[in-house]
Order: sequence, then C-alpha cells, then structure tokens
Amino acid sequence: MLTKWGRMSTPAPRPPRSGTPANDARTEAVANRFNSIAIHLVRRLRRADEALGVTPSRLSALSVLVFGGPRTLGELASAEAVTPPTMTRIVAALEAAGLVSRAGDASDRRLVRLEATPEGRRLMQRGRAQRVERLARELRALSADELETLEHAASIFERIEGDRPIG
Amino acid sequence: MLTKWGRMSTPAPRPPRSGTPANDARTEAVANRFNSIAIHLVRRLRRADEALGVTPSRLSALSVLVFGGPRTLGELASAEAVTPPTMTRIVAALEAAGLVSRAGDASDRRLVRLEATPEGRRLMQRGRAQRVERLARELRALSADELETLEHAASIFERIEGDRPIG
DNA sequence: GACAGGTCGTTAGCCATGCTAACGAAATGG
DNA sequence: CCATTTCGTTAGCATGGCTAACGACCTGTC
Repeated sequence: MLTKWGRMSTPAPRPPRSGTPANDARTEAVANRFNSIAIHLVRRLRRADEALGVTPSRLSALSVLVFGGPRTLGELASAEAVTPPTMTRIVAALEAAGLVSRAGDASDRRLVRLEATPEGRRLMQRGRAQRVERLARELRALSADELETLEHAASIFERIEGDRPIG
Repeated sequence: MLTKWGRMSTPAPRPPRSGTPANDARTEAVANRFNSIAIHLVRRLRRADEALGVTPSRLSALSVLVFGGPRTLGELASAEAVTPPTMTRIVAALEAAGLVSRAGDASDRRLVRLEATPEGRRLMQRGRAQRVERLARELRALSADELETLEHAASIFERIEGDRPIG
C-alpha cells in the first residue's frame, strides 16, 4: 500500500514458490511498498535536480538520447512511457536549453529525429554525481551486502520494465 | 544515471567495505538506477490510479492518515516531504472527495487536524489491489529469492527515509 | 494517378502538483 | 504590551501528465 516510509515494516510471510494466494498477497505487498518508495524518491530527486536547473523528466529523456542514441520523438515518448504531446513539450525545453538537437528524416518527412548535443552529454556526465548525491550519501552507510541487495533489486526492476520495446 | 530501463545492466565492481572512491562510485550508480526506476514506477502508478479516480499524491497522503493516524496539516506535509501550500491543495481535494475530514485543535487554534473518514479507509482497503495489480502481476513471475531481495531492498529504503521525523 | 486510411508530431486546453511570496491569525517569549 | 515565530491559506508560476483536434506525410488499394 501507498504509505509513509517505515510503515511497511511488517514483513510478509514466506510463502511457497507456487503462485498461491499467499504469494499473491506477498507480491502485492512488495508492489505497494515500492510504489510508495518511488513517490518519495521522485520527490527527493526533484529537489536535487534543482541545482542542475533541469527537471527529472527532462533529464530522463535526455539520458535516453545520451546513452541509447538518437531516435524519433515518438520513439522517445514510447521509451519514456508518455504521450507524444508530453514529449513534444519536454523536448522543446531541452532544445531551448541547447541539450538536444532536432532534425528531419530523409526517408519519412513526418519524423523528427532527436539527438543529444555535446552540451547535453557533458551535462549528463557532470551532473551525474550531483543529482543523486544525497541519496548516494545515505547509501554509503549501508553494508556491502545491502548494496548488493539494492543492485540486485534494481536489476530485477530493470528487467521487468525492459520487457517494453525500446524502438 | 537516469536512463531507460535495461540500460543500467552493467554491474558495478565489488569494492571493499570501506568508503573508498570505488565504493562511492558504486553507491552513486545504485542511487542513479533507483532514481530512474522511481520515475518509471510513478508513471506506471499514475496510470493504475486512474481507475480509482484518485491521484498518487492524494493517495499517498491519505495513506499516511489511514495507517499513521490523525495529524496536523503541517505534519502531513512534512511526512510527505512537500510544502504546506501543496498539502493544503491535496487535502482540499481529499476533503471534497469525502475521504478526509478536518477539525480545529483545542490547544492551538492555528492548527488544522486531519483524519481519514470511514470512506477514505474503505477506499484504501478496496483500492489496494487494484492500484498495483499490474506491477504485482509481473512480480508474480519472480522467484521467491527475487521477491525476498525486493522485500529486503524495500526495507532498506524505508529505513533510509524513515530517519525523517514523522511529527 | 487518385484516394481512403493510417502515422507522426504539434497545438490547445485542462488538470494536478511542485515551488515561492505574501498574508492574516494565533501563539510564544521578553 | 510588543516583537518574533508558527501555522495554514491564497495567489502566481512552472512543469508534466492527459485528451482532442489538426495538418502533413506515408501507405496500400483500385
């Protein structure tokens, strides 16, 4: 369930591996906990990104271009799981900031191809540490085992979400 | 770094337990990955909550009242890590929906005390499964070990964030 | 070649949620 | 009593979600 940090500290019981109702309750509890965690992480992220002068959604889109390479606006919208009008707006801001450049497509004149500018790339590199400094600082207090747990959990989430077509 | 799911699959090296630069890079990488995960989870959550007719931020605040008990508006804002004006607006919507009730405080007339209504409580219970059904469904494909990893990771995050005063 | 249907990105409008600035009411402390 | 602090609200702005509508372009069929 969606609730405050620390309120979900009731550990779910260990069910068998099969998809039993108890297992369903367990996965639901996990999903609820991470939904709450996500909301608070995004709020934290928003505050950290203020120092960079770029918002989380914009940086997320820029990151796709920087690390995933150039793509069309529709592909970027799909990759970021938002509608094209939303991405149009985000890209317009990135362009205005000189972080993304836009070009047509020779084979299909409807398409808008987007690419990170050198400045956009530099900002991703430079801002990388600043953006997550606060969270990273708190993660430093964790043991290596705990860090490994988080890394493993991150991989699980990325695998789940990675099922989506990248385009 | 903030990027698309599946792009952070490069495992960080295993550093020693001490706070070395390599460990700093590792925690930073973990922080970056979870920041990206959080953005996408919230987007997914937003779509799921549409069925309930209540937005994620509102449900998060309601959840605090339902499970954490009544509190002042300022306390709720603090618990949710937003400013009082923002919480004023969120609470106004919850009140309009009959999910939260407001009262004065006998010992300090400046204070506004908030409490979940029976309807708010019922909605939290009823909507619980619906809200995270999609993510929970995907988590069902995980092994028990993986679920345990996620549960452990959730507890770590909740501990980090739980350091904040609840008020 | 003509045309219907589909695709792409943009514009407009609406809503929600963050923030800051400003303010009035109430409480606190000297 | 009065200056300062605290609390919640209002107003304004920016951002980011969405849907609806539209024009430009592409594709497939006749």
